[in-house]
Amino acid sequence: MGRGKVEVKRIENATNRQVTFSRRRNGVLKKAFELSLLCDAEVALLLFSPSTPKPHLFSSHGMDRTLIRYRREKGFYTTNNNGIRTIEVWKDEMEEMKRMLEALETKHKHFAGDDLSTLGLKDLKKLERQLRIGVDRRRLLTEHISLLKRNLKTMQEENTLLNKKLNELKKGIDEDS
Amino acid sequence: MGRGKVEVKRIENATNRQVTFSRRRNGVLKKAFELSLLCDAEVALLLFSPSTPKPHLFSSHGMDRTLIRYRREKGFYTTNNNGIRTIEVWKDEMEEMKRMLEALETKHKHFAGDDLSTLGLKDLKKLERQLRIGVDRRRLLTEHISLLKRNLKTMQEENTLLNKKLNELKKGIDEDS
DNA sequence: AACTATTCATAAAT
DNA sequence: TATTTATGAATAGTT
Repeated sequence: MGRGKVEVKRIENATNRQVTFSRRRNGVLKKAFELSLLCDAEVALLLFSPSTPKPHLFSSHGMDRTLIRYRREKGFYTTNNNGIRTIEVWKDEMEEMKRMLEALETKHKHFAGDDLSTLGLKDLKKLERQLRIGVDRRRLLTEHISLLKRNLKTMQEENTLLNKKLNELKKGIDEDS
Repeated sequence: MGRGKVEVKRIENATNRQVTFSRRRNGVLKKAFELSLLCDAEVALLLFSPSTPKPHLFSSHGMDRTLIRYRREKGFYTTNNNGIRTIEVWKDEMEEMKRMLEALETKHKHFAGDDLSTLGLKDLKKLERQLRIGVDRRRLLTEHISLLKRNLKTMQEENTLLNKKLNELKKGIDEDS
């Protein structure tokens, strides 16, 4: 749309970025509204510009109502009783990834012009190496997160305990007076 | 867009409505994604089809994070009567993190189990894609770690505050007796 | 699920 | 910032 095809990546020029945000924001809000009306769907859309704190919103059935519904439904679809994600959630996530990939792939094609079938053994080995590095880095990050998670959990427990004590003490004081 | 102008009102035919929902849903999700990427915006989109309870979602910075930001901006800062964030909000954030972790762990397992030498071209293409996803994931994880660190700091401060209050109250009680 | 005629959204120009 | 216009995108109806 517009003069020439547009590459889907961050617009570096701040002015253009702001202008595009303003235009596309209206576009997405309109699309969200039309979808809700045409298809009788419950829709909530929240947009935060990077430059202003105030969000631009659309909601077909009331923002709070829809967010509450999300919270409620989420529990049923994200995890089963073992705390494991269901395929459905994966599918959604893959959809999102796919959109991201499409942007990446377009960029890649434009940039390199080659595809995997033209790659030789050397390239494949390089790819394999990158792959292993990727896996390795992820493992490190995962471990880091686990550590942080444990810390948070401990602190949460402590916090809960402190809150409890606080409330008991307050109660005691109220009863005294 | 399409054959003839379309009136923006509820589609009465249930089949058409479903088809249109499916098509436009993808359209809006894509637009939301592009806006977030092009303009560096924080975007959350929730779509409930009238026929299924499961929402279709897009979020650029994590759904819960954005919803929490929305609540904060809106002034419904989730606090208890001491002006301190409640455990509930923390739990939400933990939930999201947990899900991310599970995703990573599952993916990691898949990677580890595969043997590169037995893979064909298609598999390699798939791997290349996953590699790219991995790169993106790492960025998200890094951001998450920053968030977690901030969370930890906040919680430490809360803890200090709670301890202080607790001590003051205790002191008061001791002086009474 | 694919195709195609149209309308729509919008990037660049003004 | 608003308007115009050329062009790519989205999609309604069709197969």
